[in-house]
Amino acid sequence: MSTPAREPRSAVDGDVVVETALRLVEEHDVSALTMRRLAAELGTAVTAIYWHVGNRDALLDLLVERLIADMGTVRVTGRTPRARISSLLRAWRQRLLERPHLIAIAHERGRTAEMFQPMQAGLARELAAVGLHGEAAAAAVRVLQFHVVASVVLQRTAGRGPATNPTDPAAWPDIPDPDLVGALAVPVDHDEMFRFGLDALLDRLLPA
Amino acid sequence: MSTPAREPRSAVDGDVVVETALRLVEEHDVSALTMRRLAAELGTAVTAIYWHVGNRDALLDLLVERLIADMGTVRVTGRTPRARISSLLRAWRQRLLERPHLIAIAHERGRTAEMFQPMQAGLARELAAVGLHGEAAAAAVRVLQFHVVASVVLQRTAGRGPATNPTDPAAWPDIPDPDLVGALAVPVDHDEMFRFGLDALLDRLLPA
DNA sequence: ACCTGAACACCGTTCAAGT
DNA sequence: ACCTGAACACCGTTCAAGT
Repeated sequence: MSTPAREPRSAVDGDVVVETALRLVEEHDVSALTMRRLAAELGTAVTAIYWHVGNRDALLDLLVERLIADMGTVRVTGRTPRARISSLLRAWRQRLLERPHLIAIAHERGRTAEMFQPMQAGLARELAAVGLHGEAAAAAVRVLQFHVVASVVLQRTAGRGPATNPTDPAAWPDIPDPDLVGALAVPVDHDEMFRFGLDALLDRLLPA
Repeated sequence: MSTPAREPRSAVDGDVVVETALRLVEEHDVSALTMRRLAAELGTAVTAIYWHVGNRDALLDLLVERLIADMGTVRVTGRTPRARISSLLRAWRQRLLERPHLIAIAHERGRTAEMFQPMQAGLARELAAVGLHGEAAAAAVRVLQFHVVASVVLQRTAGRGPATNPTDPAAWPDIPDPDLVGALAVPVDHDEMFRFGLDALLDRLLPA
């Protein structure tokens, strides 16, 4: 005889709008999120969406909000501080790579900082363990976050387009080093590039 | 009595279409480049553009082509190889920052590699001077190019949006270091971040 | 060879009208 | 409080028709 705490009265509410929009974006692309397509997916008139979420712009903000809320902490492994920092950043990179379309939206709307708040907190803890505080720690957080974001953004956009177009070696009269030209023709290994840059940065940032 | 080599017979041709499109994109945004607006700017019917350049997608390709053709070499200063490499990369970063919208288009279309061909050539020359060849040189070229592109892409997208939203320090219970939180609240200095990362990478890449 | 206008299938958004 | 349909001002693109 107990009734559910809240009887839904309408067919759709703000939450299912956001969830459906999220699905459209993650499965396809931000361009797949049109008000008409969303309405079709929800089985309502287009204009019903406007009542719940305002407009498309506000809906994108809600998606970002949801993404930020989902960004919990991350498992860290390793015994030395350097290993732990490296593990932390690699895990974050991995997590971001799983939601490329959403993080692109967040990034375009200037919400990266918020999105990274948990990562910054974890990083701050590890940096404190090696004696970095205040401005020095902030600079380190920024440089490392830059590296993670850059890696993800570049890998994401490189995934689209005509296979990154590794330039025709024959059309390179300016570089008189055939081995170099040949090596540049093979596809980029983003994982390795990330690790290389990360190691270089940690060498600089962490006290010996 | 001499006639010009070629008498233009039509009001518009492919070149003025591309030039006008270029202007629209550089002055505003890629979203300002609509076929109808372009036609208005040219004083023709919308459909005339289709005769000259195909469609919007092909037009974007032509813009990228033009950008790539414009990417000549760059003045390099400094006496040590390291100083010269650093100068080269800073100059390229500067050049890219001057045309943010266009490089964004090129990047989204997977044409970054072509765009950077002259930079890669200059870089190869300098790397050869310090004894780097073949695969090692290619890896260095890639890592350094990654750093330049990343810096430009992030700075560009950070320029839009609500001032990058430096997170409210009061909402940071997770970081028990008020100086760090305060330091993270001031806006990012992209120039400094670029130089810091560049120095770290060069330390790793160049032989002592 | 070059350009036009009409038409089609899409967008986001507003608004008066319904329950 | 919640939803609808019609309407408006935009898109890119096609196509038959004009010169």
